[in-house]
Amino acid sequence: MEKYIELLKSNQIKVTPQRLAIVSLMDMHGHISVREIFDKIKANFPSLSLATVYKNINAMLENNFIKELKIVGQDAKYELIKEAHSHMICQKCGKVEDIILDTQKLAMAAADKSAYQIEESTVQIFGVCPACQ
Amino acid sequence: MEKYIELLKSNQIKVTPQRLAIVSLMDMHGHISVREIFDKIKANFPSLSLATVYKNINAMLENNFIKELKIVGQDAKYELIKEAHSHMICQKCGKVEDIILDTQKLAMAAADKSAYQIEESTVQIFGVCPACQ
DNA sequence: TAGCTAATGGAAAATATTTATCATATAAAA
DNA sequence: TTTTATATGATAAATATTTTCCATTAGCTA
Repeated sequence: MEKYIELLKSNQIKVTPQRLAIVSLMDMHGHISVREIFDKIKANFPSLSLATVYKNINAMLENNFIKELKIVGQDAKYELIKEAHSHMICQKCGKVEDIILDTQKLAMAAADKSAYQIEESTVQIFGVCPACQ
Repeated sequence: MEKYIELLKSNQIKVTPQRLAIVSLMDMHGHISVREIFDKIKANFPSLSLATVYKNINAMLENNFIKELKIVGQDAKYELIKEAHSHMICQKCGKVEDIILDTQKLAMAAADKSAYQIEESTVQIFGVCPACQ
């Protein structure tokens, strides 16, 4: 829990139980939608308001320590910013998992072919997870 | 125009002026949102209804000849299904362009690391396009 | 711990998105 | 052509999403 307190403090945003709940849920769960955040936290914390979730998600996006993740067929999800990684998505159960892949060569190839000034890349791999096979 | 007629016919969906407009716009424009489709076509075709656009987008998704594309910070977009490709997205002007990249190695690496049965992958490269630099 | 500032909750309102309804029009097969 | 099944348009309605308001509560600094 201490690390979540530090995370909030280092971003100059007040430490509240609601924010700790959101941040720790994101860290545990990995990728989670506004609706899921609200429902899961509300179970243990009935006074939580959806407005609070939205306000905090927005604040965290602005402070740049979470990022939005869009996946075809799913609601927008949010995750803590951490080491660069790609996502594996199960087409059966919808699960999203992190995977570290080397995307350097891909980015270089894109730079060569395109004349874009490359900033970052997003890789999503769709398939069927071991549990669903 | 003939090729769009063929595309619709080969998918057992009736050829209507509205559908031809949608399909040809998608082909020209590459990636386009429901709202953009509606606004652009409506300019030359004032009787077009938004409901018609939705119904057709849904029918085309079901018939599997268009696909949805989600990009952080943008509305959902749709494109005709064609040769596998990745997307370059300009962070300044929002433009989306196709680019052919070799994603084979990445998919293989993902398969090795994950035990997923890989079906497909989505690669989005974000950067600044030549015109915006 | 007192005081200031910001966060929260609860509700409503504002937006946005998507679907349903149904009378009319039209594509395509006979 | 005529017929039939389907698509369209216009609107309303249903959903979904996000923001606003403001009184109350609670972090946090001094």
